[in-house]
Formats: sequence, structure tokens, C-alpha cells
Amino acid sequence: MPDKDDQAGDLLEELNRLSAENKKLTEMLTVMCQNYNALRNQLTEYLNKQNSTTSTAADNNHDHHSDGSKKRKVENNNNEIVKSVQGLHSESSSSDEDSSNKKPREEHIKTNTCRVYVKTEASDTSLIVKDGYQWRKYGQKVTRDNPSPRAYFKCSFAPTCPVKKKVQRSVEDQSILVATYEGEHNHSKMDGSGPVTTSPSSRLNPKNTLVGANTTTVMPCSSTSIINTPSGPTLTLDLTQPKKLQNDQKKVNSNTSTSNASGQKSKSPGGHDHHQQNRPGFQQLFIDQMASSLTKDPSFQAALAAAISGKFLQNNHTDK
DNA sequence: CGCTTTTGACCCGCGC
DNA sequence: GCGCGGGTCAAAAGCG
Repeated sequence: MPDKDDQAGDLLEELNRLSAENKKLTEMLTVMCQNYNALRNQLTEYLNKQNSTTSTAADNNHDHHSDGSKKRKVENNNNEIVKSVQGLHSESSSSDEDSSNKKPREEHIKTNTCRVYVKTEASDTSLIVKDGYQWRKYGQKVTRDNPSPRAYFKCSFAPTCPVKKKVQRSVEDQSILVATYEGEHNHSKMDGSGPVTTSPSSRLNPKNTLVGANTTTVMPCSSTSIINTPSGPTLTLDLTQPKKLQNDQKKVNSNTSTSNASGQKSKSPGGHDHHQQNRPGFQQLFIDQMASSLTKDPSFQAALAAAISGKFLQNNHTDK
């Protein structure tokens, strides 16, 4: 049968192509990890410097923390990044601030806030940021500085979870969502949330949650990409192709949990047999596992978000 | 039926 | 003290 030969050839070709792609991804991941470590070291050094010279570093951060009566200033510029990173590296590093605060604002001061820039389709009007947690929207407002509405979310997985999230479109680029996280989750992301999104199509769908509950190979977002903006490179979470990748994830999950990553082909839920849907093989799983364990790490998430945001803000500053 | 989203009202801090 | 504006509440509507 010549058809079978052709098919086999095609599949082989596809396999080679995917292998090359996987190799590239692995290299990218390695580079990313290196960059992450370098950035983290830089930030640590910077913070150490700042801590040692707090008395003279009031030029940019003119609204110092000693002015603890203004809780909303927590959201200002680099302060939040510094705080989130401080909370990341040493929880006691904020004690100097606490001791200097007279008013009981520690809750706000201690609260880890970080900003994440998420790239979505411009046509996507929903303020949804898929990060692996389950959110319940409790409000929406149009703020003065931004014509786009701002959505307020609470973590709905655990009733006691204090984490809140604000999502608003960037003023400069409507395709970029700015998600501001406040607080820390007091539960695991994988506690049945898995690839749960806040999208209306996946509201508390037990099937969705179960998929993630059994496994660990779940990315909090569909994919990441680096876009170049005039103000410099910005790392964003690209949510423009969520469905396809979610299908992939589910498939990978089922592979890991049932066939022990044998790489056997399985039909996608959607019934599409095209090459993009099937990504068998160890490398893919391996990469997924690596990416998953990285992205699951709260330290990594917080540090990455803080570092990226810091870079972004820094570039914005220097461009002006 | 239970959960989420929507949305107007309300609360409260901040600036003047 | 007052008005503005951001954040939250809660009832109603929507959805699976």
C-alpha cells in the first residue's frame, strides 16, 4: 500500500519536525531559566543594596512606607515589586518596615502584590486571565485613568483564600491585560483546580477540575511569548490559542496518568486528527513537566512576574 | 438548582 | 467638611 508508506513518511517527517521543535523549546527553557536566575540574583543584590541604604534612597520612592496611612499607595510603581520580591526571598525582610509603621496597616504592607501582563486577542473583550486558579468576579468598574473597565476577582477555590485579582486592559495596548494580584493563596493551585479557567465556558466544570486533579502537567497559561514593544521586550502570557492547547494539555495529562508517557497516540477530544493536535513523545512530556514544575513554583512565578514587571517599568522610565 | 456574572448602590479613604 | 473615585456588596439575571 503506497498510502501507508506515504503516511508513515509524513508521520516520520512530522516526528522529526516536532523533535526539532522540542529541542528548540528545551533550549529556550534553559535560556529562560538562566535569565531567571540572573535576574533573581540582580534583584537580590539590588534589594540588599537598597536595604543597606534606605536612608538615602528616597529620590524615586518619595512616598515612603513610613507614610503608612495611605494604603492605596501600595500599588505604586516599583514599591509593589520590591515588596513582592522581598516577601519572596526573605519574609523577615519587611520587618524593618513593620517596625516603622505605627498604624495597623501591616496587612496591606505585607500583602504581596504583583502585576502580570497577559497578551490576549484584541477582539477578546473578556477580562479573563487564566492562571490555574479559580476566580469569582465580584465587581467591575471603569476607572478614570483607563477607559477600559477593571474587573475584580476573588479566589473562589477556597472560601478563606484572601487573594484578590484586578484585571484591566493596558492603556497603551488593548490586547494586553494587566492582572494585579494581591495576597497569597493559602491553598495549592493543584487542589482540584488544574487547568481551570475563569472563563464562562468552564465554570466549575467537574470534568475540567478532575483532569488537573490527577496530574501535575498543567500549565497555568496556554503559552508564553516574548513580544517586543517600543519600550522593550515584555514577557506575556499568550492566551490567544487557549482551546487547542488545553486539549493538548488534557491529552498529555491522560498520557501521563494512564500510559506512563508511552507516547502512544490518542485521539483528541475534539476529534481533530491533524498533526498539531497530536504531540506524542517523551520530549514533549518532559518539556511539559519541566515547564509545569517551574510554573507551579510560587517563588518562580512571583519572582518572574516581579522581575518582568520591574524590567518593564524600568524600560518605561528610561524611554521617557 | 446552584453557581457565576452583571451592575447599580453603597462605603470609605484621599485630596482639596 | 465635601466631593471624587476606587473598591466592595448584594440582588437580579444568566447559564449549565
